[in-house]
Amino acid sequence: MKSMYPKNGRVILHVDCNAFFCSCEIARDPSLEGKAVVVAGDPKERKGIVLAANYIAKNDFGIYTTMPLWEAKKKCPQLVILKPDFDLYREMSTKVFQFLATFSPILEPASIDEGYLDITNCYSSGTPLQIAQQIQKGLLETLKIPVSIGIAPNKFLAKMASDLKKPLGITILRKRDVPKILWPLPVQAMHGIGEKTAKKLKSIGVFTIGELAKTEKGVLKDLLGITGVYLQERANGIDHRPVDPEAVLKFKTIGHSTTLSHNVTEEHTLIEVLRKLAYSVSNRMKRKRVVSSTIQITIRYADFQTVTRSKKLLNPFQEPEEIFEYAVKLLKQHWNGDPVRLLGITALDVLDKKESIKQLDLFSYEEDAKDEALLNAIEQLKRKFGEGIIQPVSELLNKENNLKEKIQLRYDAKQKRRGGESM
DNA sequence: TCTGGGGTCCTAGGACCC
DNA sequence: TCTGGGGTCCTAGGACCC
Repeated sequence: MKSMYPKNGRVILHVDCNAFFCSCEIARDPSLEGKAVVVAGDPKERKGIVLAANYIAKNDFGIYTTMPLWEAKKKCPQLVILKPDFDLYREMSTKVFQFLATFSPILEPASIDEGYLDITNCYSSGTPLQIAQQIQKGLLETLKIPVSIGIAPNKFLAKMASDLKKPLGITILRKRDVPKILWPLPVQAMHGIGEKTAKKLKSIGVFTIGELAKTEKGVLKDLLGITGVYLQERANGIDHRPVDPEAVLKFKTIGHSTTLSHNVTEEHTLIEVLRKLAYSVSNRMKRKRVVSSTIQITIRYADFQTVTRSKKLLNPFQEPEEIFEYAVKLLKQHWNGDPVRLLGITALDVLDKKESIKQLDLFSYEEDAKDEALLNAIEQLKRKFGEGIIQPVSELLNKENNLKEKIQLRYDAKQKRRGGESM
């Protein structure tokens, strides 16, 4: 095996789609090629910011993501402005990851437009550089999606590497290159360091990645908590996180939020917005076959002050009516009456529907339990754990394996009676 | 002419239990 | 008989990323 890395070292690729939303649009409509293109929200609905800009818009006109649209238009009057089409982007994203998966099964999507690929054991397909070239060429030719790729011994360095050359770059970043390549950069250039952290670091005289690398761990821990320790390790090129193909299955929240076209003070208007949001959240939960037991609402006031309020519920939910009901409850409890700019609903702690069976409450079974065995089992549990046994039964079931089976059967029967409307 | 919408991870205080 | 810590859950918020 010809590897440029030490024995037992890993080879990680970070594949980053360049100006992804715009690339998708241009792939669909090639007549846009060569023009300055942005994808942006509707200014009439107060969503007029640039979500993505292609490299012509970026390099020739100085347009960047989050720039207000009016400003982008001022910089480039002939700018092509497109409304976002998230279905298209999701579809293209799936195709990109399917293509990447043909190179290695150890693939971890990190967002809609980037992912990590562990190719340590893929030497039969060529050197890491050759594999990266095949990926870049393949995605450009088959999907018309340009990507930049970082090649490194870990995720952090691969991520930093893919950022160094855009668009259509391939960059190798060895650990020994870190002092020369990364250390001169300002700390904000590091993935994981934003404005606030940079300011804190500045306050102790740390301006560059190199200075961060040499700062004592204890000092960083006091300043930034455990995050400080990780950041210092990364500044030294150390990152032990595995590329985790399962991570994508472990998603934890599903939410929808919307900025209202004008600030709202009428409760009934807010409630109607919540209804729509509840249906969107429910739809996505059903599509992903998950339930959740914690609901959260987000209220952003006119002054941009944003509050979240959440409530953990006894039983997992998925239906729009349930989500709507609790969202309204939370709104009525916590809204202070001031004008509202944005509303959101998020399902926290989502879990696979199969898993959730364990957490149904016993009463729902008792109510329609026809067989004596189940009733007896429930009686036993009540004697053992107390009368008011309205609580998730997951722990109890671990102790009562025979009951688990009965409850499973009961649950299945119930699902059937409902006419299989569940997914 | 103000600042989208989707997420993840970490922190921290109080409740509650042992 | 005095004020104990450890562990976990719930809730809210902050920082960051694409």
